[in-house]
Amino acid sequence: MGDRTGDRLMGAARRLRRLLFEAMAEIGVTPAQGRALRLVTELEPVRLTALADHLHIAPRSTTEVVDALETAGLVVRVPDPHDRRATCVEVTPAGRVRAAELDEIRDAVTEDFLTPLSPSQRQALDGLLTMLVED
Amino acid sequence: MGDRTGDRLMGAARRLRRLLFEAMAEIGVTPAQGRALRLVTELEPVRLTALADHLHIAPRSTTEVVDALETAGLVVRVPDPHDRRATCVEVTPAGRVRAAELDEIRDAVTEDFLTPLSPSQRQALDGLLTMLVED
DNA sequence: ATCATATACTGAGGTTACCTCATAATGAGG
DNA sequence: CCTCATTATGAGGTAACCTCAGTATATGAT
Repeated sequence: MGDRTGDRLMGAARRLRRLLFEAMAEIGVTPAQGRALRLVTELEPVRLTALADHLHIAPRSTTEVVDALETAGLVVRVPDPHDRRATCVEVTPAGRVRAAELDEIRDAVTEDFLTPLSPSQRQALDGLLTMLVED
Repeated sequence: MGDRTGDRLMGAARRLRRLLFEAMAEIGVTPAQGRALRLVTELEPVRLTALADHLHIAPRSTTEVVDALETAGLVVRVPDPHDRRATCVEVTPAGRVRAAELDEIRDAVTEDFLTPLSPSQRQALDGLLTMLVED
């Protein structure tokens, strides 16, 4: 029976992912881009490799996400003053607006997704998940 | 702070997914194929559309997963005797062996993934996730 | 100063796991 | 019998990853 916990976890994540995807699609941002944008707003100026670390993805993949965000005018690449190999990523004003919108969307969708749980249950879930993620 | 629960959920699922992917790759099965194979062993003989419903994916996508499993010799398609439009999927002996191996792998990986949690915490997590998935 | 080695990013190309839309074959109801 | 729904699939596309190879730059050892 406990062997299904993994399935439930992935199933729940999948459903949330879909809800987020649909909600975010309306403002033209994918979930991966949304995560990256939020991290950039928190960490800017941030190097691509640092962003990759925080996103837990390969540096090469980060390049692509940043490409998309830059094309959308939400972030810009600027040369790192301390290391000419590196590029730093910064948020544009438009990016900041989008990030705020995304925060609202994420909150609303998450709230909706978590409605089956009472506040104390949500807190319990959050605690348990934090133990599993441990960042 | 509660707005991060969603991220943690997706992050945890992502990590588990990766662990499963790596462990399953050693016997040449992907997670999606593994889920499908297990369902087929539970439900056989099962129609593609029924499988799609249980997997929560589009029928067309199920065709692809079954293609892969059939190519690998783990399942076979047989015509539905009651409806000549439909095809039923059944497990082969080799598929049954694989399914058992996958169960072991999934158990081991999930066990490893859940080590940060005590038995009662795991049970709590499972209960909370079940409320969110609600099948 | 030089040279090997490591690091930062990106181009090229691949994979998984989905999706929609169109189509051929078949079933079911009026 | 004729229409409408349903089954599976071909064709083609997307998001989000990956590795490997290459170029530019930094860094540490000699």
